[in-house]
Amino acid sequence: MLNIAAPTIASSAASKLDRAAVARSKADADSTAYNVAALKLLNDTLAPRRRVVHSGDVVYRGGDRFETLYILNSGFFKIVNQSADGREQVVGLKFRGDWLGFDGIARGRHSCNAVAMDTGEVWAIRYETLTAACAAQASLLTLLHEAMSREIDHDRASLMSVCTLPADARVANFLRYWAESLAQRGLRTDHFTLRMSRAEIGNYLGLTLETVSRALSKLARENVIAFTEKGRREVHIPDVMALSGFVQRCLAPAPSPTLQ
Amino acid sequence: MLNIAAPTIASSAASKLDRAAVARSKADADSTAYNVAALKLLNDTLAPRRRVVHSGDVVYRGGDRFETLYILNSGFFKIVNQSADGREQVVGLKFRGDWLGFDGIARGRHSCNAVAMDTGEVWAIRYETLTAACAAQASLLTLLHEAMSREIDHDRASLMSVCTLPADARVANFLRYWAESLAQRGLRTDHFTLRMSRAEIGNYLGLTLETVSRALSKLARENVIAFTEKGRREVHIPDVMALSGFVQRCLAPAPSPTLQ
DNA sequence: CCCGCGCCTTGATGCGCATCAAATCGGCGC
DNA sequence: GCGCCGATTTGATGCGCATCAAGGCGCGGG
Repeated sequence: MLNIAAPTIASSAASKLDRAAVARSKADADSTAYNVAALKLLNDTLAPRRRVVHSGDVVYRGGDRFETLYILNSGFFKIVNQSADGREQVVGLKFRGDWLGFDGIARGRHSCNAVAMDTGEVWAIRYETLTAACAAQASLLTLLHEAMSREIDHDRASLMSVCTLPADARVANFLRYWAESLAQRGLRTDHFTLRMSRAEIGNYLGLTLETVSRALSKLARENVIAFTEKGRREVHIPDVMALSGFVQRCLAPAPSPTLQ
Repeated sequence: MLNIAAPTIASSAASKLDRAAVARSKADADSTAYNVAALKLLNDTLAPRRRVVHSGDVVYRGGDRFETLYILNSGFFKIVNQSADGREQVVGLKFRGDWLGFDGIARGRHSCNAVAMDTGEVWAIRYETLTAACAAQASLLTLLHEAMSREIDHDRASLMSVCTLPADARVANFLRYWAESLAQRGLRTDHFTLRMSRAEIGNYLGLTLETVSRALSKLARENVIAFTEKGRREVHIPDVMALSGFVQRCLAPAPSPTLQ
């Protein structure tokens, strides 16, 4: 179902078109912040090896020896966990400025696949190099730890969402998370394109694609979101707060019609 | 439902009984390994402040300012997330040698509660002190990163369990995880006591207490586990592998009676 | 010893979401 | 433009687990 396309481990021949795409998405976000400062610092102090990726490329996969961490400079990734018995699940999404590969540190091997969902650029930093640099430069260490901590925080939030929210609310919360991620990177949140199929979203949220589709339809019916004429992956979100409101409404089934 | 008891932030007057309990659980595990070496290293290099805790004590809670990390030298903790709208969930369990508090690094505030489930001892290490020490001693840095990485790994595994396993399998998998955690610390896994109520287990697994109870009954009926005469929290597990087998059976509903 | 009170078990019922099944839409190659 | 194909939507049905309800068990206090 989730297509883990064959990787192009050899650095892809970056075409002019690639470079244009990469440059464009960089320009989009450079103005505002989030962890752009972090990117600059890493770029300046470590001179990471750059690699252009395309949708479907796998930067690392479960079982691979862990040697390097990656920072996503542009594009969009999904992190996919595979169990021995064949179950597989999207356990994380990565946007610009996010790190990839923390899962490998503990066991010396990666425990999941990092799959590009779009053209983009990752910076590779050897873990050894990084730790050596951290000893000399405390700001690097802070950067790294904050990123790992954020990941732990978010993973727990995901778990909580899956365990405590009904299907509709999970989808709404997912859109809120996506919009928030864009906002933190200085991108517009009122109109964006989902880069995942209904099946992938459902997999990430522990739902089936049909349920995701129904939830999106419901959100559109209640005017919390709208689909543009361009396609069903183009989402218009007039008010991000309305998504939170929708989640709350899902949790309080009886709005107590007593007066008011 | 989950009782977040009032904390005793002031260091509790450690009674003789406390000390005995702490010493006992230490002795249990010192022989074999897992991260006992880590504990020793931390103890030697950082001289952490020790604190005895009792069941119900809260070492930190969501919203508290983050300043120190903790290492669990003995006892057992649950990590509880609370959302603004009142939902709350157990998002992690901590055993001897585990760290507590990584969630706070990113935002400078903790995002969940760390609640003791048993008498034990935590070692407090100021984050500043730790990072300073890491600059000088690479082995400390490795220790820290491996612990964070392990946490990320495990959080993702939890998410996957909740999203892809039916109720019975989730409970079996939970027991397997618990037994594995004990094994890694050199404790016996064939017979142990669950330190959580059915409600807490259910909360952690995204199930109700009734469903957990039914799942445990089923496991006992199929002789994968057994309850001792001492109470329904005392579990006997003749064969840990059988738990994995049970999980597999839940996933393959049709054992294909075609021959053999 | 008995009572009250958590905690747990077990049964009955209902609902939310998975599953199964079409039908429509949109994109792409010819 | 036409036809194929994957993605999406929408409807019908069934199952798994939540919910509701009723004891049973163990334990501490009077």
